[in-house]
Amino acid sequence: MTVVLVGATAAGKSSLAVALAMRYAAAGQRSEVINADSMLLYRGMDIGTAKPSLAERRGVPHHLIDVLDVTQTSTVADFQRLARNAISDCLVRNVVPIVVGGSALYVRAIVDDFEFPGTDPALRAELEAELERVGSQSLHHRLESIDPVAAATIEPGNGRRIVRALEVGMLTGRPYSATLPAHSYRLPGVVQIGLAIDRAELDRRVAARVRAMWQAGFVDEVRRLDRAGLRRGRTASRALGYRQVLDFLADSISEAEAEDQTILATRRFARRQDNWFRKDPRIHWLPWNEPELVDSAYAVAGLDGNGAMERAEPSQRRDESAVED
RNA sequence: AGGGCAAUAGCUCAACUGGCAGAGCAUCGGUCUCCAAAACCGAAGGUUGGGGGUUCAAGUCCCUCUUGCCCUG
Repeated sequence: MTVVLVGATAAGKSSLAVALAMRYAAAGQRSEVINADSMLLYRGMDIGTAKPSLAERRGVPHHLIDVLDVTQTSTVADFQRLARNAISDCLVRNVVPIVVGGSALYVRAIVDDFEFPGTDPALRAELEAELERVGSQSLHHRLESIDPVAAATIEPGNGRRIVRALEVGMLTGRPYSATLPAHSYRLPGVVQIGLAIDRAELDRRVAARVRAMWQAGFVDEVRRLDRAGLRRGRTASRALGYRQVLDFLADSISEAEAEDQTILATRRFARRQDNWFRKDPRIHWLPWNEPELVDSAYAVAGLDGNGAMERAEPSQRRDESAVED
């Protein structure tokens, strides 16, 4: 049995995960949390990522948090390996893994049949330099001649994906498959639970959260990380809020602008997450503010008091749960 | 009170001497197999502050009112 908690940022996944783990504990079943959130991997990125504190974790072991330095580049493939190992490790110890994530690609990379073709840093660097030099249109033409199928699905403006497609083609000699795999679990007993939250409420929560981050000393945190090389970090420097505060520290925008832009960027991100999760028909949606949320999640997760599998309740239609409030 | 300047999309602003009202951001929708809190694509959005006038034609010129800013008292 593997439980996966998904949903937009600020919907309350982290606290539900801990509450669910406590609920398992009360039933005599051990469980541990596995992070599937790209930015929680980084040490020192605490306030801006709303990383659950040790107190908030309430003794429940959390995996894949604070495993990277901000200067290190995180990739889905690396994460996939780490996360799958962590899950197998839990299962071997008879511990229920509770995967909690807002990075949809990361979640799918661990629960579905994803195989990432390899990468070659030198080749990648070369292609990126070329992208810089000749532009994405020109690289896209090249992709058309090598791999017309991939070129047809990747837009000419998306330099990043074009570079990757060329890299895979040159490295493996095989066409780059630019389509996502089917929605089918590679492990038995996976249950995905989504926290449904309507946009108006989500927007309010995002704004409140960002303001609270500023109150909590977020700018100082970024200043500290800047000295530790955050600006050089390929992945970490792009994180919501961190990027904006780095701009402020470089004097290109004001602090107030950094705060406002962080709120806006987080909203847009939440919508993209929504978009991505909504398409996965396997997710059982629960309203974020349901009074007995933990019990519902526990029931959906399918483990009753005797440790027997229960049939999960039919997922609520998203729109229905969204209009409540 | 007098003089000057401004008013155009939700916001910030474009539109050469009168000639089809546009862009960035926000909003909405979409794409996604190694940077994914990334990268990218599309759509909608307007009685140009109100009213009148000149003109084949007015965001643009004239009159007037309203609102805001600046200067002088």
